Formats: sequence, C-alpha cells, structure tokens
Amino acid sequence: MAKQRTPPPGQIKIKKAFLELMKTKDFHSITTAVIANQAGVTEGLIYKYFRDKKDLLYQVLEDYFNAFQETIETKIQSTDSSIEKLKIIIATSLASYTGNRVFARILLLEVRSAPEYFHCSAYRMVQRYARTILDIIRQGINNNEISREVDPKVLRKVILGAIEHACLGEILFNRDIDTETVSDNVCHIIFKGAQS
Amino acid sequence: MAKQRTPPPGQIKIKKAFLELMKTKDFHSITTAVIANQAGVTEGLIYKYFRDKKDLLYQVLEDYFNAFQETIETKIQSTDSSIEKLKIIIATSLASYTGNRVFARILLLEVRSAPEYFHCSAYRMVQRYARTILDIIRQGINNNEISREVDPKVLRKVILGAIEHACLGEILFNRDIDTETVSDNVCHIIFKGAQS
DNA sequence: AAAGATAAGTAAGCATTACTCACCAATCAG
DNA sequence: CTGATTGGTGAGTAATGCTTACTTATCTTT
Repeated sequence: MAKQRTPPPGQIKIKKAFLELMKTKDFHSITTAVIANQAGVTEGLIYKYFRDKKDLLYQVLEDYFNAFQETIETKIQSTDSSIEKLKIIIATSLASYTGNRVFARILLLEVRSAPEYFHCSAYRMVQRYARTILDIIRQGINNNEISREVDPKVLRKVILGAIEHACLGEILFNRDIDTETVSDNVCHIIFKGAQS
Repeated sequence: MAKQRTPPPGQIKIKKAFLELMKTKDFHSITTAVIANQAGVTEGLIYKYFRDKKDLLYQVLEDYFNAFQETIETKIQSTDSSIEKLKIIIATSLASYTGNRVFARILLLEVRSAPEYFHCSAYRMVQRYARTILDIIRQGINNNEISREVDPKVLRKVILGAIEHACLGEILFNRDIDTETVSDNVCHIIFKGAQS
C-alpha cells in the first residue's frame, strides 16, 4: 500500500501562502520572496518541493481539480438523461468556479498562456473533464436527446465557452453572481435556442 | 488638423519584432533584450516608446483591435435582422481570430491575467465590442427575433464564450480550422438549440 | 541659414527576481 | 552509536526589467 503520509508542513504552508497571495495579485507579480515570507519559510524551501514557480501553480491547480472532477462525476450519476447530465455539469462547474475564484482564475487565466502547461498533469485532468462532456454529448445524439445536426465537438466548445464566460467577468471584477439563474439561462439558450 | 505623422522607425521595428517573437513564444518568456536585438535597436529605446513591456503588448493589441472593430461594424450594416447581425459577428470574430493567431493569443490568453489591463485603452475597445453585441441582442428581443425568455447579458456571455472557445484549441495547438463550418454550427446551437 | 527646441536613439548601470547549492538539525533504522 | 533520510536554512548568482544621463538627428522659426 502507498504510504500516503501527510505532506511536510513547509509544503502546506507554501501552498497556503501562495493561494492567499493569488487572491489579490496575479501570478507574475507574486515573487518567490513574498511567498516565502508569507509562508514563514525560506525561499530555498520552495524549490525543494516545487521544480519552479510555475510548478507550484500547477500543483495547487491539480489539488483543486481532483476535488472538482470527483464532484462532477458523482453528480452526473444521478440521472440517465444526457441533457440533464450536461445541465448538471454546467451548473456544477459554474458554482465551482464562482465558489473558488482563485482556482477559477488560475485555470481560466493564468495557466493557459504558458505552453508547458499543456504537458503538465493538471492539464491531463482538464482533458478528462472535456472527454467526459464529449462522451455525454455523443450518447445524447445516439438516444435522440440531442439533434443530429450538431457537431459534438462544437457543442462541447459552446458549452465550455459558455461556462467560462458566464462567470469570467464576475471573477475578474469580484462581482457576485447568481449561479443558478445564470446556469438556467445558459442551458435554455444552448438546448432550446435563443431564437423565438 | 491632427498631425498624423508616421511613427518613428524604431517604434515600428520594435512592434514588428515583438509580434514576430510572439508567434513562437509566450509573452513572459520574451525578454526585452531579445526584442531589442530582433528589432535592431537598443533596449532603452523600448522604454522611450512604451511605459513597460506590458504597455508594448497593449499597444500592439490596440492596433489590431482598431481594424477588427472597424471590420465588424461595417459588416453588420449589411442587414437589419438582429440574428443575422449576431451571426455575422460570430463568423467574423472567428475568422479574425484564426486569421490573426498572434492577436487572438494576446487577447484571449495573455492580457487578461494582468489586472491593469482592464484600465488600458485596448480594453475599452473590447468593452465597446461587447456593448455592440448587447445592443443588437436587446433590439432582437424588441422586434421578436430573439426569445423574451433569455437574459440579454447571459446570451452575450454565451456568444462571446462560444466564439472564444470555438477557436481556442486550434490557436493553442496551431491546428487548422474551418471557420465557416464551425461558425454555422455554433450559430445553429445558440439560436436553434442543441436539443432535438 | 542660424538658433533653439524637440524628438530619436544610446550606453551603462541598478534593483529585483527566480533559482541554486552547500550546509545544518532532527529523526530513526540497523 | 552510526549513518542515512527528511525537513529546513541562508547566502549566494545570473539574468531580467527598467532607469537615467547623455548624444545625435530632425524640425521650426526667425
């Protein structure tokens, strides 16, 4: 059996300090010196646990995405309808993003600009998330819930784009958002269409 | 009358060099030394024309967005139908992003993570673009083209999100994209719905 | 065309930053 | 006791973004 020991206190303190700093600053303007200071450790220790500053970002993202993924996969088992599953994903993702704004900012704004992100393990979890959505769409087309006219991959793009943009402004400017109402509205548009 | 002189050659060279570098590297990993070298000027000159490295990014973005905005506003005058206008915006934006991948990357990936971007003049043009979309949606609701059930701002979010995500993967991984087909598909989903 | 003013461009240096490395201290198995 | 593993330190270093004091070219105006 794997040892599964609790991580060393220094590592935890570094992650916590980093998350705290990310609440008010963007990644690039957070310095290693400040992280170490806030965590109450030395700069060198950061590099004992993380390959570099970005690795810290990716690991922190991964911690979150694990929980996110699990929540999603559990919730979508509550129904057999593909459209219902997709609605759950939209609502849950939205709630998750707005409830964890730091993570949302990391995922939607910070990591994507760095090419090496797409080779890190956190990205692999995003791919799995995207894959889940695609599978549900395909299933929905098979059992005639979803129109044969739509390209599954394009529908996925629309769904992912809608989720992200639905909360982006609110995350950027720290505004409140009524996720349920917005989520219902998004679903109405995507599944029933905006045309009258 | 405004002087409207051509900008000094140094400034042009810096912008060009920067754009060239942005084709293969992300903003943060491009150094001022390399920009200056590629442009054939000294590092100091960059700071004569641009407040800092980010200001260079913003100015280059603004140059592009001016052209983008103009194209959009001209094209949407070709029809009176609100839905047609929105379709034109979706198609034009998509084509514009995929045809100018460097700018798309700047706009969709690089600038947003820095808080000060939202106070720069390039962002003001984005706001105007978003405002245009909202106005069209409201008009569409008024003349019964668009369902009264949809919240205009949410519809805008879905449209913007769909546009961005529709080309994001292709931009990130430099894949080809058939903008027309994708655009038609996106419009079908947003206006007629994905449900069968 | 000379003088004065402004714009374009330079070269060197400064402060900060991410990152490294040699070392210390405590724990614990053999 | 010994020696190895683990958690942690602190003084560096190269490189980067940015500043500044300066020179040279270009334009205006008389």
